[in-house]
Amino acid sequence: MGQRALSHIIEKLRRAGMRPTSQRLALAKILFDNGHRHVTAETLYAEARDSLIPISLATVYNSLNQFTQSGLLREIIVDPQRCYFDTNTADHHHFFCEKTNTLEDIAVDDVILSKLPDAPEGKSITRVDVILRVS
Amino acid sequence: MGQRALSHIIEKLRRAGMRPTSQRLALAKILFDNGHRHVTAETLYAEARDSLIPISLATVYNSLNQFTQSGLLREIIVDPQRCYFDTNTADHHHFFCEKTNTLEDIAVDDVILSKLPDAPEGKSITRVDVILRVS
DNA sequence: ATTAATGCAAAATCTTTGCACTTTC
DNA sequence: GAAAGTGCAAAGATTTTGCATTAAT
Repeated sequence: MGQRALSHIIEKLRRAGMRPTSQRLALAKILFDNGHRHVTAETLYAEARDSLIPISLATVYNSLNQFTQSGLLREIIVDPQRCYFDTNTADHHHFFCEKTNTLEDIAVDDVILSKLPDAPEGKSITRVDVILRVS
Repeated sequence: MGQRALSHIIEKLRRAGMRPTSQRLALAKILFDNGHRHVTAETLYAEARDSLIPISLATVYNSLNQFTQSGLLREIIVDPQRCYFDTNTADHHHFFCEKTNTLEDIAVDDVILSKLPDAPEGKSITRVDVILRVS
């Protein structure tokens, strides 16, 4: 964790087909340089502004969508009010606290789905989400 | 299924602490009188208007929220774009097709969760959602 | 030089709210 | 006639888009 070489992040963006602009670098540093994170557009925007990074909310949205499209982030749908993004793109599940609007990862091994139905005729399962709502 | 006595629906609303107004009656008839349904505010509004029921979108939203609060409906969060409501309030799970934006119920017995983590300290699990995304 | 990215403001969605009017009890 | 519900339009919130400017290759 912590201060990795900037070149690492630049490579990560390049591999994903994105130019390493200063805004994207700054967001990537916040997102990927300190362990796994759950963010919304607004929390990431606030965090960037707090770090005196000059960026617009539109660019935060654009970047979150681009990161998600290229597999660097995963969108978590738990709240009808806003989108959450998870830097942990491996297969895993979530607690969602409805009081604090907070996500918490659940390791894939901590949930065993010993029976699942077949996908409807002609379709296939693209993702299995287990959400444990807590309060 | 089918044409139940109107008094049945009136009773249902009264038990839930709602006055049986003509708009609520009409929505309740659409929702509860023909087997289980998945609706959004817009689909329910369109269906009501198609049946020549005079109603506003605001009242559809109000009614969906009231029905949900009193346990007649269950909110399903699978799509960041809109809220879905399920007339099946029993414990069960869902397929969600990302192509057609369609929900399909999964009987509770068709999913076996043989291991679940404990809720975080001081919290308790209020609901377990399993969503199988398909396409 | 080309091409892509940024930022702003405006627009698009979905949902809620304020308030006058109407209906239910 | 009190209390609750309705409808409309306006407001909120989140997210996307159009377009001129700026930065990256």
